[in-house]
Amino acid sequence: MADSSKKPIRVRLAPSPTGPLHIGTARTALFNWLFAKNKGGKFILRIEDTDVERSDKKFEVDIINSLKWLGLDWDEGPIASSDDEAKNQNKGSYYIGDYGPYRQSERLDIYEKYLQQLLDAKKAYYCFCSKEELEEERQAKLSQGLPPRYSGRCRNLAVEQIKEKSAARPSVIRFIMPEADAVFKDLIRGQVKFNAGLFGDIVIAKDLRSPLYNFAAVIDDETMRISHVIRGEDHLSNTPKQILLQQAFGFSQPVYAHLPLIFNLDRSKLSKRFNAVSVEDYRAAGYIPDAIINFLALLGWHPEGDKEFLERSELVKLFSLQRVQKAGAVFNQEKLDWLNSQHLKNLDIGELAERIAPFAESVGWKGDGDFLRKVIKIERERIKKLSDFRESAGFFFKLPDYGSTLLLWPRPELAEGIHPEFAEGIYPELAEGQALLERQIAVNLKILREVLEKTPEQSFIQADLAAIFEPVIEKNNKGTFLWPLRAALSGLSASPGPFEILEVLGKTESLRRLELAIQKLGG
RNA sequence: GCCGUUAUCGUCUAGCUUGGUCUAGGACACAUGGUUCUCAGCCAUGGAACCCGGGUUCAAAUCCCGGUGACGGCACCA
Repeated sequence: MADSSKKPIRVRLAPSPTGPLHIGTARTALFNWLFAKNKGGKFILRIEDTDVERSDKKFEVDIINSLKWLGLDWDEGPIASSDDEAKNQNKGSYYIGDYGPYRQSERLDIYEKYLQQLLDAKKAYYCFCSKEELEEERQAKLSQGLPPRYSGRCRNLAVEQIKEKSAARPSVIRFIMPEADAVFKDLIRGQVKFNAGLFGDIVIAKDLRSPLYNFAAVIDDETMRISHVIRGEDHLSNTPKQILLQQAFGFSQPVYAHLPLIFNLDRSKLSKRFNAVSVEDYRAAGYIPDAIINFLALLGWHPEGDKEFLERSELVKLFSLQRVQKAGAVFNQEKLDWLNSQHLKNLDIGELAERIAPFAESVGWKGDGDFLRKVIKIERERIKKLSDFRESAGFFFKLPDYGSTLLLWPRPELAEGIHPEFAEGIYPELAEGQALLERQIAVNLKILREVLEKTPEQSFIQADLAAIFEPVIEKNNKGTFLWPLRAALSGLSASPGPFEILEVLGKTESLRRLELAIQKLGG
């Protein structure tokens, strides 16, 4: 076993483009990326598209875009991770890095060479068993309580038999699995040992130009000089197969680190049933990259100390595989929400505005960046996700329809425990009380309107406004002024404070909304 | 079924290597109170866990043995 500790650090993410970038794959990407950045190594993106049936270019595009969006940039890969890098791309080479190509579908010549080598060395052979035969054998083994492995029946076919059979039906290539223990050191789990005899002769390729996962991964990790294989725990039992393959070629062994898996609330494998699973879904739901990165890092890893709100640079500095947890982790969306709200507060207003713009457009905002920034300044404290902006800040762009009872304080339904709409018919005296209240509130709103009319536009600043209104607002009855004012301005029962809204809306729009409220109360 | 991994508050986790400093710490969520016209935020306070059974030891979340549960793999997917 070669000492891989002295090799330059090179890690890889090897997604297969059979779906959009999964949040679990993003977590694996992050841990590889953090490890590389922390150690000054290289992070490589390799597209594992050997399964032509299931692979689709559009998923490769989605994976690449999602990784870019998360800011997990790679040093080598099928295309550059940033425009800057793209400029440095060597002429004549369509990929970035010295060990390409980085799509398995473009490396078929390489696999063929190694496959032939294995065949020539009699370490692999053609197998002609049909799927039906294999399935039958599998079931038989299973019912006897034996591991469902292949019998090795085609292992010793003579050359003539091979020729005869290959004319008749399709074949696959199997690797002769040595009856040996495969032992490896896992950085997270310590020493792990498997008895490879239990696996049987695995299929490593459908034919010379159709390699399968375990084979292609071994060839690529070697030829791309991968020093550390950091991947999900679901690959733990693939590792011995890959190690035995490496040994058959005389390759050196990379260092392994198998990450704990991510689960749903019921501890089943993370699925769409309970959570959004693609990074794109989280982007659309209004999460920002820094929050997702922070959250994912904490899923299975923890720094020394109690600090959990961590920026990217801190993560890079603090990260170590030694502190990765062994057990699987449940995906806790509430914590993600909290971290997202924290990172939202941390963003500078310009970047926040850029990110919120698409969400604001859907509720009627158009074009005016100054106005959007003002709205964001007072809304950023109260939103957890960018998408929350639609609900909580929509009223700035378009006043919602509301009934006149919204303007009343004390709140009728709170005071009597009865919804005002019911009160009218059932309890006439309550309805009478409410009419009285409406008149009072209308008077208060008119007083406020008067003050507002006299206030110059340039005094529409939160602190000034509070001072301007102070004399007219009854000390012991603030609610009968502030609630109707705020409700009139927002059309909502819950919103930021009235002075904050006044500042953003400005004189003209504020007066318009106040006027409307007074009308609603019959004034 | 077989092989492997794993087990601390509801959830994410610290502590376990080198037993005592752990009446088990932090965070999210939850509850209560404060700030307040409302909501959010912020602040304070609170409830809440060492999978089970043995053993070693003066002393075990930490070491040993045996169970059990959960998860992953056992593809001509990756």
